[in-house]
This record gives sequence, structure tokens and C-alpha cells, in this order.
Amino acid sequence: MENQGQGPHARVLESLGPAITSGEHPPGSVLRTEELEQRFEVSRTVIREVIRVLESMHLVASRRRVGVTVLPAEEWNVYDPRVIRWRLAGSDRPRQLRSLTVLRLAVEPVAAGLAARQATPAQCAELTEHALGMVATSRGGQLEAYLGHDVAFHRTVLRASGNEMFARLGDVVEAVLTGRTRHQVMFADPDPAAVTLHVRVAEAVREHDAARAEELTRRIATGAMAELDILAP
Amino acid sequence: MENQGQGPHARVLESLGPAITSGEHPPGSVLRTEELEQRFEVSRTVIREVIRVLESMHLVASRRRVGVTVLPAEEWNVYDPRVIRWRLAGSDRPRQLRSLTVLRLAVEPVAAGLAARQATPAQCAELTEHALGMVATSRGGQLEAYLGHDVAFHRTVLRASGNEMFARLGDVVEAVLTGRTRHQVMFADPDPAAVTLHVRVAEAVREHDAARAEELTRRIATGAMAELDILAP
DNA sequence: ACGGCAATTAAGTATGACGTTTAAGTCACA
DNA sequence: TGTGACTTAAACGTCATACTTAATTGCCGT
Repeated sequence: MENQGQGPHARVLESLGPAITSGEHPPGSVLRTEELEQRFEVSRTVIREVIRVLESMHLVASRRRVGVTVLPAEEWNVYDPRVIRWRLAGSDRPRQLRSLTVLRLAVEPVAAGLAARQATPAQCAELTEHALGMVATSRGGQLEAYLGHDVAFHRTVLRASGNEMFARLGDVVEAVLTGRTRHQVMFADPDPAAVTLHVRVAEAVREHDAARAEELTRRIATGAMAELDILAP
Repeated sequence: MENQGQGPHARVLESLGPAITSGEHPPGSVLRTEELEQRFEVSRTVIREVIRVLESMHLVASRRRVGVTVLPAEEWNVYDPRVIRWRLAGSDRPRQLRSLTVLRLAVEPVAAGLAARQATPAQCAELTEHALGMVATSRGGQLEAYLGHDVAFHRTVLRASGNEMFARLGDVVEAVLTGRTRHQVMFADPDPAAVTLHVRVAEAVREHDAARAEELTRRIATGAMAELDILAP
């Protein structure tokens, strides 16, 4: 186990959490506190606090006289950034990436439309900067730099929408984009069409053309969706 | 304090959480565990576990030698059902309702489109049943019964979309609809146009007409949005 | 078979002691 | 006077242990 960063709490959490989301502890199985104490060689305090956190993510439910029960996946707080991270690291990564991309497909176009109406000049400038950054790094295997601009671009759109719920999905987008770059198409340069679309979205937002920003963003997301289906149909 | 359901842990959590989301403890302010022990008359154990949960919601961050710091609102896990509930109960309810309704506006039409493609016959029947239930209870102040059908209808659409991220937004929709009924228009009967739209969505899904289901659902959500703006512009 | 009572089990809470981190204060020295 | 290293102490973090509470199991008697 390479899990020894920070303290016992984080170590146990980052070990137990993924173990649950990956199905290593299937729904319905029970974990007793004492057993976990021994397994991780920590005190009850730590185990109990970890359990409380997992409980708050609806990964487990603790009941007296029975133990800590793993809940079915439908109950999980799938919007918790940690749950997302754990699932993306696990075996059902493809399925998870698909779910998240569909979510993007729903949210980002609407967010772009809102951004076109109310983005500040500073945010418009930021958008343009990152779009151009994507253009500049789209060739020659500068994938990490490209990824940085891509993530920043989408984060800015979500933030500029002025909706806090959208803004908090920045982490989700980052997880999706990072996952895609790191694990699937690390070899290939980005699709030039997608790069162009980003530039045009930045333009549309700057010109307060909500309908166009929405439509163009929908095309970006649709492209991302298609890409997934091509890679793992 | 009427907060005494279940145990000390829940009691303290349900008291401290809202106190934070309502701004009673503004971002940047610090809470020391010892102080909290006395304030709630419970042991360190309980306080520490509550803090860990609040920390997992990104409401607070605990640091040695300084205490538990309240984080700025941008950091909060606004998708956590409890955070949503606490904020809806607090003073920025209108703002929160608006955010959530915009989220619905983005997600539900797409979910309805997906549902039209892959809803099971059982789910179609469920949709029809609840749509008709809405019709039957839409007049004569049967608001509670109507609300139940409305929530169930939207939950079914989200579930039938086959996307786990969408499915988990059922709680959000319930919170929004409940909030609207209970606190804003409790007196008035539902808008007949909205009722009709629900029936037509059920039809479209049953006939696998994705585009129509999407468009009709968009109209429902737009109507909900307009209603909000009318009531608190 | 059934219903109630008791025993058992595992989580929940309380408390004291100690370790660890780190902000902040202090003192010496240039 | 200012800077740097050193010391201190405040608050969280962890451990160990005793005790409390609730729920399941199962026994027993009817």
C-alpha cells in the first residue's frame, strides 16, 4: 500500500473508499469496526470517523448490533468529488466517464448560454486566452499544456454562468478531461474541429450571442460523447 | 431547540450545519472543539465526528493550532442533499431555488430525451399513472397529493434516463418542488398548462419520441423558472 | 405457533492521556 | 532596529478504555 500520505484518517479513507466503490466490498456486506481496527492497525477513533465520512457519502450505513453495511450503488452520493475520483480510478471507469459526459452534455450548453449573457469582460478575456492557448498547444504532443487550457476554459464557462451549481461542476469536467487524456487518447493530438469550436464559443460569449454559444458548446460535448463511443462502444 | 431526534451526533450536525450555511458562522470564522463541546453539552467524540462530516462537505476545514475554519461558500459541496436542505431552509432560499431550477432546466429535458429512448414499459406506465394522478389532484386544493405525483413523475423520468448522475438529482427536484409548494404558492392550484405538459411528456416517452419529450420537458422547466421570477423578481 | 422477555452483541458516547503540528512569541546577535 | 534561530504553547489528532444504548437473537412459557 502506497497510501501513507498525511495521517491515518486519510490513509484509511483513501483505502476503504475505493475498496467499496470498486465492489471489493459488495453492497450488503458488513464491516465491523473491530475488524477494521485490526486490518488498518489504527484506533477506534480513526475508524469511527472514517465510517462517519463514508456514511455522509451514503456509501455505507451503520446500525447497532449489525455493523456497517455497504449500501447499493444507487444510494451513493455520486456528486461527491471523492466518489467520482474513486470510481474513475476503479474498474467501471468507462461507464462512469459516459455518465459524466452525458451530464456535461446537458449542463455545459446551458451554462455557455448563461455565460454569454452575463460574463464579465475579464472572464471573456480569460476564455479567449485559453481558447488561443488550446490552439497553440494542439499540435506536437503538448498534451499536458493543452489539457490545462481545456480544463481552464470549461471551468471559466461554468463559473461565468453565474450559477453556483454549474460552477461546482468544474471538478467533474476536470476529472473527465484528465481521465480522457491520461488513459485513453494520450497518443493522439486533439481533434482540430474541437479546438476551433472552443475559439468560436469564446467569440460567441464575447459577443453576447447566447444561442450560438449554447449550440457550439453542444457540439463540443456531442463530439466528446462520440469520441467515447468510438473508443469503447 | 427542537433538535433532539435520534442521537447527539445528528442533533449537533443538524444544528451546526444550518448555522454555517445560513451565515451565522461567516466564512473565515473559527470554531474550537472545546467551545462546541460546552455549547452542545456533548463529548469531544461527537463534536469531532460532526466536524469530520462537515469537513467532508467542504463546509469547514480543520487545522492544527488554529481550529476549525468555516470555508467560503464557493467551496461547499452544494450537491450534498443535506447542504441543499439546509440552504433551502435558510435565508438565501430564493437564490438557491433559482440555482436549482436552472439546473433542472439543463438536466431534465436531456433526461426526458434519454428516457424516451430507453424507458421500460413499466416505467412508461408509472409515468402515465403519475401524470394522470396530477390531473386528478390538480383542482380543489389537494396540493399534497398533487405534489406527491409531481415528484414521483420527475423522479421516474430521471431514473428512466438510465444515467446514474441524473437519477441522483431526484432528491434535488423533490426539494425544489416541495419548497415551492410549501413556502410560496401553497394557496393557488397548480397551473393547468403545466399539468397538461406532464401528460404529453408521458405520451411522448411512451411513443419513443425523444425530441418531443425533450422539448415538452423544457417547457415545463421554463415555466417553473418563470414562476419563480414572477414570485420574487 | 406465537408472543413476550431476557441475554448478547456491536455500535454510540464519555473521558483521560499523550503525540504532533504550527502559529506566535522571545531572545540573541549583527 | 531588524533579522534569524530557538522556544513555547495552543489546538487538533490519535490512542486506550470504560460505560451506555439499542436491536437482534433466541429461549421460554403459554
